[in-house]
Order: sequence, then structure tokens, then C-alpha cells
Amino acid sequence: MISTKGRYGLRVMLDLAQHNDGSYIPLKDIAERQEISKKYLEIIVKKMVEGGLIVGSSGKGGGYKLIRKPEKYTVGEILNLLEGTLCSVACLAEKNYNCPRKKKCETLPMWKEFDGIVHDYFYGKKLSDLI
Amino acid sequence: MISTKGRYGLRVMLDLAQHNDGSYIPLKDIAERQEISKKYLEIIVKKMVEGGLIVGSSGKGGGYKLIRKPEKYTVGEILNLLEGTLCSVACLAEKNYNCPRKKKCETLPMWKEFDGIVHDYFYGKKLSDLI
DNA sequence: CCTCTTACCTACTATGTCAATAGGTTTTTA
DNA sequence: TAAAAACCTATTGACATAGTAGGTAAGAGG
Repeated sequence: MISTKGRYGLRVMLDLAQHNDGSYIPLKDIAERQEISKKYLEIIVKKMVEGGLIVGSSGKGGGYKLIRKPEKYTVGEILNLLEGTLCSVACLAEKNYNCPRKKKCETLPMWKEFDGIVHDYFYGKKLSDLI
Repeated sequence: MISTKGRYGLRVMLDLAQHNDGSYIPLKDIAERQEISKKYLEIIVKKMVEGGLIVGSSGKGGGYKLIRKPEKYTVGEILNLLEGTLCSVACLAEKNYNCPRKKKCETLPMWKEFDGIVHDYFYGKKLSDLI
């Protein structure tokens, strides 16, 4: 299940895309428009800066803005950054997952197939597709 | 993310399908074959009985067995029962989810589309397809 | 230079879910 | 009547979620 981090983060990205005039957009404005606590958004936005999705600028006239054009972002990379993984089962998400049944598991192929579908969907969807 | 309840439950269903000779299969045997704690499986199996997926019988010679033929079960209904929902976002999963942005939310259509894909995948997959 | 605005930072917390474990009672068959 | 099995209630440690609180640092305008 996609948490608020992923959902809110995507909405912030969308908001930035819709106000993408080159200037920095204050988080306060985004929080008001999106009706989300600014304090909580700070946590989310921080991750997006660290992840190289957006850039921030302090001081008056500061805020956040996109680094690339909206069509150069995929929903997949945004969600993956904020959720930690897009995988639907721990067997595939966790590195070095030591399940003794890896080889013989009869459900694993299905999870892999499903994961491929999920991946294709979100990485095939661009930020600009949502506007 | 699909939890162990859904994953283990599916494996129990698969085990029952593979030993589907009309007799009751003791949980002890399933637990040993699947290498999962029997105590934990009790919780999962209970849900499956209550959900009408399988039937149990107490006493010597008892255990659990399928009610329908393996091809009459979809993976979707099994997961949905054990996970509570198959929806990927709270906006769609929770009944009476009172989001004030329901009407104007620009990400909701995407979640709906994705949910449809997930639904189609799991409800199109039969238990017998996994054997 | 000062002040206002804005990002940036660390810490805390309540609540809930997950993944089991523990120890019993009831039912049924041989 | 004894064994085997389901069935039942309760508990627990660890972790994640969804925030809140209270600050510090940076930068632009007057």
C-alpha cells in the first residue's frame, strides 16, 4: 500500500510542475494549495531534495523547484524514492532476503510477473501525464 | 506490500490444491511442508474458514480441505480476504474515506487505473495456474 | 545592517500493524 | 478412553506510519 509519503510527494511534484515558471515555489504555498500540513511536507520534500528530484533555496524568494522538465520525471522514480521500494512482496524488495524456499517456491514466479507489471506501469507514466 | 498473511495463505491454498484427494489435510503436515510455524498458520487458516474458502474438521483424521476445485479459486479473492483489501492507496481502500479533494484530486485517476490493473491481474489468475 | 522569510535540522510521540508465540479447550475418530 | 486434530483467547516485541514541536541557518529587500 502506497503511504502518504508517496502520495503527498507526488502531489508536491505535480504542484511544482504546474507552477514551473523558473522561480522557487515556497512550501507554504504548496501546503495551502494541497491542504497538507507544511511541517509534514518538510520531511517529504527533504527526501526529494536528497534524492535529486528537486532543488531548494533558502531565504526570501526561496522555495523549491523542479530540476528537469515535467516530462523527464517518471511516477515510478518518485514513488520508489519516497516509498523505499515499489516491490509488492518482501521476497523481492529486501536485498539478501534469505528465504530457504527461493528455488522451489511456487508463488515466486507470480510475484515476479506482477512486480514487472507494476514497474512497467509506474515507470511508463510521466509526471506530465498527470496534468 | 503483500504481508505474510497473504503470501502464506496463498501457499496453504496451493498445498491444499496439490493434496486435493477429498480427505482432510492436517495443518501440521502443511506447516512442515511449507516450513511455516503451525501456530501462525492457525491464524491465517481461521480467516480462510470464516471467509468460506476452505472447510475444517476437528478430531482424528481431521484437517482442512478445499470447498471448490482449484480452478474455481482466484488468487485475487484469496489475497483480498487475507489482506483486507487489494487497493494500493487508502483513498480507494477505505470505505467512506473523507478526502476533501476527492473531486479535484489530479492523482486519483491514476490510482484508479492502477487499481484496475492490479485487480485484473489477481482476479484473472486462478489457483490452478500456479501449480 | 537589520529584519523578514524561507529552507533546513533534530528530536519526539501516539497509534497501529506485523509476525509471531503461548497455553489452553473442544471436537472427533479409532 | 486416549490420541489427534481444530479451535479459541490473549500477549508481546519490533517496527512503521503520520504526524508534531521547536529550533538554526541562509538569503533577499528595505
